[in-house]
Amino acid sequence: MSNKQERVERQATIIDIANKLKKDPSTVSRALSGSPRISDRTKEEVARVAAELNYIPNRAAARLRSGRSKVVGVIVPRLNHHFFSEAIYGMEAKLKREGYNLIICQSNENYVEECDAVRSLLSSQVDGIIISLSSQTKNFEHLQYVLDSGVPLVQFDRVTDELNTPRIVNDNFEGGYKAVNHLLSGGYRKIGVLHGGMVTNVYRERLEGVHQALEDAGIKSNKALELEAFTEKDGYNAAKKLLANGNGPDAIFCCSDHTALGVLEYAKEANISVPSELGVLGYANELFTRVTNPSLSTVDQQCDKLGRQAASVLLKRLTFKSMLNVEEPIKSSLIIRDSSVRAI
Amino acid sequence: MSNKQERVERQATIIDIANKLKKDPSTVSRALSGSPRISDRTKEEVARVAAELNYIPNRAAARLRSGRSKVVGVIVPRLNHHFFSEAIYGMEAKLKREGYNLIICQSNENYVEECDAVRSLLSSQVDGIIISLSSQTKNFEHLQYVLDSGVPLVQFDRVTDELNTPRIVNDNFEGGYKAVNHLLSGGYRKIGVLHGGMVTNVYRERLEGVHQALEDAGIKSNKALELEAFTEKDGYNAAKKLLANGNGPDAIFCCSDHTALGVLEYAKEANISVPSELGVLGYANELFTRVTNPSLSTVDQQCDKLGRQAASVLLKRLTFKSMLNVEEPIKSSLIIRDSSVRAI
DNA sequence: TTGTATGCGTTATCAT
DNA sequence: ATGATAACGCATACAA
Repeated sequence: MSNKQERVERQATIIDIANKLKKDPSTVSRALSGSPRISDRTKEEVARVAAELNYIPNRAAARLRSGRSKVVGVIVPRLNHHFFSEAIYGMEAKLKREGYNLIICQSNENYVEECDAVRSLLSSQVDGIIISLSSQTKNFEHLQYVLDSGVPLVQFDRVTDELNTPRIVNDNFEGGYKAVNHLLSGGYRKIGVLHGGMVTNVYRERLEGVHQALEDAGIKSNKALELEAFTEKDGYNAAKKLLANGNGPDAIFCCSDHTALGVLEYAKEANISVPSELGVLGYANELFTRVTNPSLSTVDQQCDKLGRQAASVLLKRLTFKSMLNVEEPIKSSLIIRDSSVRAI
Repeated sequence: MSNKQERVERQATIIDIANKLKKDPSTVSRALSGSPRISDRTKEEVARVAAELNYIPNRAAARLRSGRSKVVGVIVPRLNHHFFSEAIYGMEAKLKREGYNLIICQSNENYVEECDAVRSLLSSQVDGIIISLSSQTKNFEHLQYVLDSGVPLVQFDRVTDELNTPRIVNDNFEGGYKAVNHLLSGGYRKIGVLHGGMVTNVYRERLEGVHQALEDAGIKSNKALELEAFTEKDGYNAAKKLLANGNGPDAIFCCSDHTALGVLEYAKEANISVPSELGVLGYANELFTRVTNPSLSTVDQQCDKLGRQAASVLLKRLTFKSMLNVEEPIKSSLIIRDSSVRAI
């Protein structure tokens, strides 16, 4: 237990450095920012004294004067979802190298909290904002306001095209397409779909991919086999509904791994053997999919790459004022495990 | 695609509000902060105009003047670990209600990056810092410096007692104790231990709990049954080493769920039946533990509660300057699933 | 109850 | 190549 006297020392400022060197604060400021108008000798001296005094620049002051804070705000629906924490991981890695910090907020899938987060980030004087929309968000004034204020905004994953911003997204259509295509080529014919509704872009696009895959295979999509299901419990119930009468699908594609988990649970309970009687496919490559029994085939979204790319696009805006909005969707890859491959 | 003209409007300031009301900015400032010296009428007017102008306070300016930024910094080893993202979830929930934002940094289990993060947070003028130490951190000057600068610091989970700060931790000793005790009372006798070394407090304490449980049961702990293993791969290899000669333990307690996963994998491969031939116990209640085959018994750490409590203690320091350092460890609870319970 | 004056630490614009 | 000065937006000590 340290009983060291807690001398609360004031943080050193450029003025302290200037006094010590008998120079002007503005000279020190220029030296620290590497201005070409300062002699190398002075720069070295300033650097030396700065290190001596353990000088740490005051970003609040810099922001106030220059308008740049070197802080980026991030808003996600939930922090404790693998997808988002991994995406943020990617962003942080990318932004840190450029000297930026991240302020992270969660909307809890709630429109009002999302608005609060926006205000809060603007209040903190962030240089830019990266957002993935809450599932409740249908009005975008709060985000248009961000743009109107001149703060660069980048959307990722859950996005709207009602805002003129870059959008970093997965190729969800392709993901849905490839998934169902895989089931079909494995001999499954009657494909059930547990989808996430038509509101959120990612779910809508996956479903469209599913339909396209069916169409391309000459199979008419059957609304009776499509149910909305988000959670594990939803998945369980939906599977029950689809499979209970003995005339159900021979495979189920789920728009989330959690839903797929519910399907696996019901199948086990109902003694429906996976994959021989029922193929199951999830979405997102959650950590647990590798260890379910049977292991769950799923679609990997490269979430950290998504995060890196979102950060990268924002950085371009911050440094070059680039206004390019065109970003290729990030490819998803099918991960084939046991739940979707029948023994031959 | 919105083609709306992007008029970049300056953010409204208290001066704008003051001008509109023909009052002084200081009056507006006081009204907004609810000073008792301002009439209710003025407060209402100010609030109305502030809303009209969509006034958002400038925290950079407030910080510069008052020393308070309403931003808290958090440093964790890795963001994409269930334990930490869940803990941060708890912190954010708690701090948001008091008007605080979170700046989140990761040290990547690296001492130098941890030092960088500290500097970066101080540079961002955070009001306080919550940290969980990187596994490489053995020197604490960077954190002592935080304290010396008068910035409140709270440690959680991975902590050192060389710093005079509050420490919010799990009762890891109890966790290890209860886990092994459970194995013993289930009839397992020869307990293998895959631990995390003696450096990090959490692993050391779990191991101490293990030893105490063995001692209380009159069993002499056997160093030959104790190996260090962090990752899934480590777990696999360690299990192989312990079990290959046929004279291994009849149960293995792992200091992490990932390690336990490796053990399960090896057992399956070696046709060792879990739990009948080998009991397995993990630690942390990772999401996947529920769905392994067999499902994995583990120790739940209430990570979000840990996060809330860390935030709560920091808040006390920030608002009341409270210096109480005494916090009860948070109890862990054993979650008994299939991997540690023999059929009767 | 409200107004006036000042300064937080930095940087941009002058000037020298 | 460097110095002097002002200003960013806000909060506070002091006046009135």
